[in-house]
Amino acid sequence: MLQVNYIRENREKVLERLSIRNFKQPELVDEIIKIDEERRQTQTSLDSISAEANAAAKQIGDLMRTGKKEEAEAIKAQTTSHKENIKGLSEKLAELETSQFNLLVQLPNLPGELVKKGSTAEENETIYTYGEPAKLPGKALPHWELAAKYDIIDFELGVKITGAGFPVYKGKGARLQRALINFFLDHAVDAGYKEMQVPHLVNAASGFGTGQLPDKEGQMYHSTVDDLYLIPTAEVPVTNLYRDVILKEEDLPIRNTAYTPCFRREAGSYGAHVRGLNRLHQFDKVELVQITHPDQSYETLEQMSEYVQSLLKELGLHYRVLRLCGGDMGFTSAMTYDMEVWSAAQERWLEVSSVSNFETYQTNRLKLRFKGATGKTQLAHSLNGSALALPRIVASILENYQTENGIKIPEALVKYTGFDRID
RNA sequence: GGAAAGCUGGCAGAGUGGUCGAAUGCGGCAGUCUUGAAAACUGUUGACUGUAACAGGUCCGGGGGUUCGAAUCCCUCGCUUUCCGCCA
Repeated sequence: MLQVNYIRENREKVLERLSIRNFKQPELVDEIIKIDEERRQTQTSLDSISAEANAAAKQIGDLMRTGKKEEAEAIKAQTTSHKENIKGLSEKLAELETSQFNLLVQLPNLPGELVKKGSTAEENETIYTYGEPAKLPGKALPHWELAAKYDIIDFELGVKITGAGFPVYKGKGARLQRALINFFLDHAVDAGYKEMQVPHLVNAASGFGTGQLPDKEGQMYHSTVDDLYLIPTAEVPVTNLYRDVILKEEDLPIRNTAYTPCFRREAGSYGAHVRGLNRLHQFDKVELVQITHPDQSYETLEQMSEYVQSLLKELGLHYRVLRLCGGDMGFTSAMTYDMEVWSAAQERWLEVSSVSNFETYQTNRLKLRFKGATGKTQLAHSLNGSALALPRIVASILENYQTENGIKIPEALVKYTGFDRID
């Protein structure tokens, strides 16, 4: 959520930045400023009447204590109008605050300086490409056929016990999952992240803190009996660890990592691009979350991007890095890098990681602040990235490492899987 | 699932209608002392809003009510803890 004061004092800049995203409702900005004007006037009136009422109440108290009952009663008679005024103004203020809030949550984050204007994925900038497409045998298979051939991932069985998008991993397939999780966690810890294990269900306040609520309510599974949401990513619980927290400046940066399953309803998805492991309702992911000083966040974003790339290199995958254009970025992000791995068998790029700087968009909602040397509290910056999401990495490994006689396991993974070939 | 107690500042904890944004202790910060540290002592130390700066306003789990006045009384919701039951 953007800060009202910032919007009020930087109207032109806000509009200019929103246009980078091709944001469709720039008029919201002026509506917010207008309501804010009225809100502040109402607040001022309410404050001064409250001050009068407080003074009168105090006076009555003093008079009562000194036994001057008649005088107290006289003042009491005069103060009845305060009550109504205060009630009226409070209600008006509450209404204004609600409407302002409802408008504010509709504004996405402002893109950072490096972000290019654009509206679709085609306008993303490819800023780096690594490796070469894998050379595959003549009849290369997509991963869903490989999964069936070697009986390592069973989509039908998942349909039987739950539904589409909930695969069952079997034998070496299951072992590969576990190996990847350990591989990713070990590397994250080696890179200085602290491993956390967090709840997989969160309350509404947490959903709001990281921006899933109210915008993406329909994307989360919701246990209505208990009013808890299944996490769509570890970002939600891990970032919310710091909700309503004022850190010390020397505590920054905070670098956490967590493995969790992720649950996404993916309402409205369909077609060839969601086949097999490409899009699931439940999948595993190791996530990185950092809380940094505002001066450090873009440098940190680069470091996180480098780190994710180091994993892909170690797995020997041909990938590219995109800097998303304004229109393709997530609602809450100020700048995002996507890492995509080339799938030779599907002949398309698969997004395997997304690393974003949210600047103060999340921390403003979370009230995640730090106290600097000056003693002044200010909002920290939050960042996160997948390192990595399993399904498409599994798909990439299966497809790009397939041979005539089985699937080769990337060298770096063998000590985790305990086998070097799936056949 | 049943019963009870509780929710106050970074933490512990006092406070049952006005002098309470809130005692006291711990912690934090600054200083005195010390070669340095510890101890001791002194001072200081909540957040939000607002102002050029003062002032002012709001916040004692959330919401509502009673009252001139609510941390304190009433209603309601939420949460936590303890005991019993069940159970990995």
